[in-house]
Amino acid sequence: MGRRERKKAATRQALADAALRLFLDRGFDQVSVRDVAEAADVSTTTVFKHFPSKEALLFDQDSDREAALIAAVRDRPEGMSVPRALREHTLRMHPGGAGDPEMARFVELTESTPALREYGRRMWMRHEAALAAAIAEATGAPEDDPGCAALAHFALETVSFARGRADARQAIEAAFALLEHGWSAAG
Amino acid sequence: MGRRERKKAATRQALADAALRLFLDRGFDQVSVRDVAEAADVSTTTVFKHFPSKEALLFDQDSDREAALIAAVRDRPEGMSVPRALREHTLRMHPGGAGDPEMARFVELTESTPALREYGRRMWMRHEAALAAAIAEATGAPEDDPGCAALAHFALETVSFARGRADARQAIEAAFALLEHGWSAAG
DNA sequence: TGGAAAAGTTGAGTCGTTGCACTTTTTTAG
DNA sequence: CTAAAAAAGTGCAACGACTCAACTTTTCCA
Repeated sequence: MGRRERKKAATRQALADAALRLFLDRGFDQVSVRDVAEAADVSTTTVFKHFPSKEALLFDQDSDREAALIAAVRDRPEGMSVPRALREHTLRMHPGGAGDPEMARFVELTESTPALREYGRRMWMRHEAALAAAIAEATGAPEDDPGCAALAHFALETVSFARGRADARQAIEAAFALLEHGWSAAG
Repeated sequence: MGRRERKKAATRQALADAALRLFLDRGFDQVSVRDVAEAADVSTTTVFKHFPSKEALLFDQDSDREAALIAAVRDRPEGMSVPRALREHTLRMHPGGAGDPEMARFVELTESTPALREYGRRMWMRHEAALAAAIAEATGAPEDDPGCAALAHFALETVSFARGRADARQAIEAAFALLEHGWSAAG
């Protein structure tokens, strides 16, 4: 890796670090892109050469989440249904009081700021196509089967549904119960 | 209603009309709020006294859609399940080639502009709580039943799911089949 | 008729974001 | 090895959405 790419990665990291620190400190809306740029000692234009938007400064590493999602479907235990595997994965990912306090503050920040909620949801829903393909592969359905796509969409949407609800765990379980057995079985 | 409120409503209507005309003409991003204000012969700040954002200029009448949604659940034919009633309503609302050409152009505009897609979805999902309450009432469940809320969320989300898909009708039907009978029955 | 309150205007300003121009680095050609 | 061209990084100025504070006009009502 040449010196150029090393420097580029360094400023990118400096921007992401400064942004995270400032956002956690003062709140997303109370920090301007100019503030982040000054904290990293670059101009505001440079920020947008590295990140497509202000929100993107926070959501920098997103590739491993998709891999874990696909793996939850593909490597599920013998005999476990796809919706159940997705339910387990969703509950496992959910910050049920565990995890380091830094991560807890991050989650609290993203959930309390509308712009970040929206952006985070859009990033998350981008995995719909990949998840649908994984489900289709796991069940032998055609690759563009609408039923698999629907399950993928709703399974991902579950975290948005649970957000802001009093009992998030209960909401997730109710949503996946609906997806697994249908309304006619429960209602 | 006094002259004061009448005038207020008049300028509001003039703004919405001018905005619709200009947006359909040139496209959302090619029209500035200033343009809309000048077309309605007011200042730009006055626009934001009437509408909270540029996008809101397009989505002005939204109360009857919620009423129709609730009615579709409450007044469904004897013996028809709630998910099926919602499916019928969704298909009925969908612009499957019918409808006046003005409405078709409106839909085409909102679906081709990212900012409008997002805004429209948020407006639509605001009806979740009301729909969940209607479902709970129709089935005798407790008012804050998570299962009813999940069905409401997913039923509303169906239009976002179908958007951008090759066969929207097929997507809607697959989604509601999943909600009605569950994955275990179909997959 | 005399104001209190609301609507509208104005102008300056903030913030996210983007062209355009400039500098620096890397690559390529002679 | 060096000069020039291609590429990448950087910054200034600007645009558009949106806000705030002060002020003028209009409408309401006592």
